[in-house]
Amino acid sequence: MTNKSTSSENHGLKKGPWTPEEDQKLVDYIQKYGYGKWRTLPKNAGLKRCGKSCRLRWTNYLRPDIKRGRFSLEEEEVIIQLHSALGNKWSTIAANLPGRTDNEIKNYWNTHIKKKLMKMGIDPVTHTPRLDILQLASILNSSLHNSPQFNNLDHFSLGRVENPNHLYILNLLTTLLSCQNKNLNDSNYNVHQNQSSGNDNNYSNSLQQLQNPQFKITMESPLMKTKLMNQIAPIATSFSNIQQPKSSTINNILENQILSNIEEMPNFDLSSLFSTSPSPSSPSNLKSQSSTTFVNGTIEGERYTYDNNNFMMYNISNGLNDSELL
DNA sequence: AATAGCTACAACCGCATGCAT
DNA sequence: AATGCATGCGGTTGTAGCTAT
Repeated sequence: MTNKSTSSENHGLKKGPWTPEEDQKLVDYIQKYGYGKWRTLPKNAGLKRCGKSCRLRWTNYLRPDIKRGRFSLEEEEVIIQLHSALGNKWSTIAANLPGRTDNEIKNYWNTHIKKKLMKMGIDPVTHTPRLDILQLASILNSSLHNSPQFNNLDHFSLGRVENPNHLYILNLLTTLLSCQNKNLNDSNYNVHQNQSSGNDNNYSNSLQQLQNPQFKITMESPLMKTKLMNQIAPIATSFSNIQQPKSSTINNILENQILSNIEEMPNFDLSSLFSTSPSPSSPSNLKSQSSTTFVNGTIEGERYTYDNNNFMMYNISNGLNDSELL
């Protein structure tokens, strides 16, 4: 093709997986003469490989100090933290993980961590909450706000949602809603609990906050939390329970409102919601918010993670799996 | 049991960088 | 300064093995 030197170099040279015999030749040679001078090494070692292939095989696989086996949780956390600060600087990240190669870390990032972060609602590029989910939050907020059923929280419930795409949206949004309802850590939670003087006032205050377009909800009391969560839980359940008798009127209203809200949003690409590909890179000012510290724990049996800004991010499960992210 | 689809990861490719001449 | 070589880096691809149907 365009690289003439490469094509002539590769003439008669083997490509593809290494055989145990080739590995042995390479190891024997390096143990005897050391590594380096990769261009001449394969010829001297009796290998029909290019130098590049030999170097890669040695550094990524045959090197004696390579660490084998699955990545530990600690290693995973180091990778996430370093990636949030460094980006795709795999070799620099690898330098902080003894025995792990840049290639291995890169593969692990692409096959495991990236998906994990996506499911947690974190943009794996910027390490900030996914923009598409934040947009969805405002859609749900607007939809709920315009729903007559929402005016009476005690009787607010949904039946079956027919459209799988809408189901996915609603599922995401419900999770986010519950996430936002719990966006407090334990210490703040206790402070608020002690300071609260009247639950009913807090209840109405929180309802107002629930309806505000910024979608910022702070829970002031355990009672308030319980009340609201009791309303949200059946919604989540109804989304994943296809046997539940449908309440088409309510669903149609809500689905139509969601769709019309989506259509009114400028520059909103609905298709991006049904893909597992990363959301578009956010502006560089978001990238400057580096060094995320993750703290893991459990609330009500759910695994959670929150960063050093106390933004709590729930694992988006609710029966969702990748195949539903069409 | 067959096979289609998916996942994980080794290996490759092209480009960038650093250094010697 | 220009050139060529050696090596490093990050994105991408190919495929073995696993899982679901």
